[in-house]
Amino acid sequence: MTTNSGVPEVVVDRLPQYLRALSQLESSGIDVISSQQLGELLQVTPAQIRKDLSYFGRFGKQGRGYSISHLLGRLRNILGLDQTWNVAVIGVGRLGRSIISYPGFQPEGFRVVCAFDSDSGVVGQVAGGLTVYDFADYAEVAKRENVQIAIVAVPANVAQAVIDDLVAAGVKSILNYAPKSALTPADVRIRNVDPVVSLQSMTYYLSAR
Amino acid sequence: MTTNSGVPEVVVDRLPQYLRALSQLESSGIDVISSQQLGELLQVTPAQIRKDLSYFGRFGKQGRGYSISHLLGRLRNILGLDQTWNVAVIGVGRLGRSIISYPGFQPEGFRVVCAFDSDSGVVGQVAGGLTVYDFADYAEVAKRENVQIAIVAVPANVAQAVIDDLVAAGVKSILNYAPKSALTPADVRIRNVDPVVSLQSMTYYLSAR
DNA sequence: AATTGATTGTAAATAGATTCACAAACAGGG
DNA sequence: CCCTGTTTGTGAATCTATTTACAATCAATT
Ligand SMILES: NC(=O)c1ccc[n+]([C@@H]2O[C@H](COP(=O)([O-])OP(=O)(O)OC[C@H]3O[C@@H](n4cnc5c(N)ncnc54)[C@H](O)[C@@H]3O)[C@@H](O)[C@H]2O)c1
Ligand SMILES: NC(=O)c1ccc[n+]([C@@H]2O[C@H](COP(=O)([O-])OP(=O)(O)OC[C@H]3O[C@@H](n4cnc5c(N)ncnc54)[C@H](O)[C@@H]3O)[C@@H](O)[C@H]2O)c1
Repeated sequence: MTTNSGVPEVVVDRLPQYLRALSQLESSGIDVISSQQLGELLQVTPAQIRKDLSYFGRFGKQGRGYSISHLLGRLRNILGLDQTWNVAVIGVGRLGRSIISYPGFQPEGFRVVCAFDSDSGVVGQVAGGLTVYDFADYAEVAKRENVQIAIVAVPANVAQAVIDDLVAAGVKSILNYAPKSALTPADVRIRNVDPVVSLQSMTYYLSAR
Repeated sequence: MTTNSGVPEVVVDRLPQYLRALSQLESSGIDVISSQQLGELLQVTPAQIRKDLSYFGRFGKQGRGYSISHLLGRLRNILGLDQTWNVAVIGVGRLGRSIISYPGFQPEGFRVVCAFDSDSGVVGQVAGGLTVYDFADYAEVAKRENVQIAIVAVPANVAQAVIDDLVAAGVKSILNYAPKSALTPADVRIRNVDPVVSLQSMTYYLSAR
């Protein structure tokens, strides 16, 4: 699947891995790395790293390798991470609250700017410093707050309906925590975070066969 | 990558999706489905579903489709989900606690049977009904409790060390929540749950290009 | 300034995954 | 009991991804 321009989706999905490894290398003081070394670190062949990067340009130097800070900058730019992204959380229950106060998003440029629920007992409350809006007002609030990404943390049985509403409101990227694989139009990107699915594929290999 | 027997890893990774969709169909009272219909529901081609299933046997009937309850049984068996799996959680901080009390594991046959931390302020506490053990005693306790799967919820900077210890103790399946891609031997399966990585690949498509 | 050793970027080859396409099988009429 | 309309299971074809292999390039050294 290339889906968009000429870059295969698998390649785009590997870039954040490279980014993370390079970040760590940078903060440990190293400033040049070869595809060989990076590959060892990530369990990926050096050729794959070079080929992946070659979709976007020529970032290395023959005989030396890649300047980590330079490559980091380029990867951030390619992935659109040289800007801040505004995120909305839908569903302010146990999970929604922990997402709102998860400190891992902010440093990576993702800012939770508003939260929504449909329960009148929750709407109007303050959670993690954010006032909870009525999900019925999503389109209006999201526009005002300039939201580009929605995180869905509602019960599975309403997930599809919520996602339909989000799509109708123009959202193009959704991170879905509900254990439900939801349907979206081809131009809307959805990623599922589901630990049970991950466990279920590992047990295949654990089972005697 | 086939990694083990003749079944490609991508195929195994799709089975839990099929399982989940079929479960929902079953509870909504339907009892037969064609690859065509299931494919529409999951945004997958019917041929792919049929080919995936054909790695494991012949579960359908020409002219009719698949008996949902029968196929569910077969998929559960193939994935090793007709047994209960004992899980250990490593790192009893904010995340570790929510994992321990997450109600989504139990119904799918994953039981969190013990929890570990290295902080003496946490060891001995009770969290979600479980006494927290010292991670130094992992091998012993895990053996006694018959643990087959470990969930890692420790800070990124200690994740590799913790995972090395788990591997040394004989763990073959790890679900890692730390934002760190860790190295493991080829016979140890690791899956990462990382919402930031998912977001970072979506922003690629959001960015003007 | 030539030589060495390392490493990139990529074209071509290989391997792997998906889709096509159709014979075989089955249920439900008539 | 024989059509008719479906839908499976799967070999072959196609498409996609990965790996190989090497010329081009660069820094360091003599
Ligand atoms: N993927 C994961 O790691 C993970 C972890 C925990 C929970 N979950 C899932 O996340 C979801 C939420 O879990 P939770 O424990 O927070 O549940 P919860 O019941 O505590 O919270 C759900 C919230 O969604 C709200 N809600 C319901 N319908 C809504 C609608 N139509 N619009 C807006 N808000 C609505 C409810 O009012 C409630 O506040 C569940 O689907 C659960 O299975 C996933
Ligand atoms: N993937 C996700 O969705 C997600 C969400 C939240 C947090 N996280 C990550 O999960 C990890 C934990 O987050 P948290 O908020 O619970 O942090 P936390 O600080 O609250 O908890 C971490 C716990 O790990 C324990 N620990 C430290 N070193 C240990 C060791 N060597 N052995 C055993 N236990 C040890 C600490 O004592 C602490 O109790 C972090 O890496 C965080 O980035 C991931």
